[in-house]
Amino acid sequence: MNSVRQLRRLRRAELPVDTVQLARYLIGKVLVHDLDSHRLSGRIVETEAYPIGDSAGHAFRGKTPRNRSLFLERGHAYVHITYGTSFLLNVSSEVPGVGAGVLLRAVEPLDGVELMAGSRGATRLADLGRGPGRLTKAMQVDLRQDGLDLCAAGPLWLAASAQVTGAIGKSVRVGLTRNVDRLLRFYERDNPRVSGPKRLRK
DNA sequence: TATGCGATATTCT
DNA sequence: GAATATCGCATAG
Repeated sequence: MNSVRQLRRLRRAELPVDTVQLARYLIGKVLVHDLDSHRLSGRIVETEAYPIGDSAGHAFRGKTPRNRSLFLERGHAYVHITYGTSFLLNVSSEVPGVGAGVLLRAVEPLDGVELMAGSRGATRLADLGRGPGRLTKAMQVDLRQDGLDLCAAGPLWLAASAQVTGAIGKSVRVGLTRNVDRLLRFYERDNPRVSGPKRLRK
């Protein structure tokens, strides 16, 4: 049943060249990770933009060994560790040499739900991909995926879904201390798979 | 429901 | 030494 899901690989030319537009564009798209014998996929329901010159963004102070993937052409994966414990997945969003990206904060699991649940222990099913750290754990994304081209014929890629996307809401970003006032978080409204407090899901 | 804390890689002061 | 784009568990109300 899952194998008949209609997924169409996104071409780089389809991705907006602007970070904020890309963040909004990715809502309702699908993240796919092809493993040896299984497919993991999830519908993206929450993102945050970290545009050029954003003091809350990792690229703000220039290129380092950790954040170099943010400076790749749009559509590449930037994976990093935060708080020493959680992996976070971003999509680079500008032209080569410019550091900016879109953080993927939540997915609604589609293919491979049993596998995700298995690797997640007793976590509630509804929380599998709810939150940036949980998203990477469910999708089995870690530092090995850092720098991958999500628009190439690789194991990790972006797809368009036949499913209709609901109304898109906009809010402040979550968990920041700098540049907190800008409305750079996008999410599908009233979707319970979106992370954060309830007031930030409406 | 809300708040606090430990784990701990990388960068900055 | 301190801060950070987090999570999961503990405890309290």
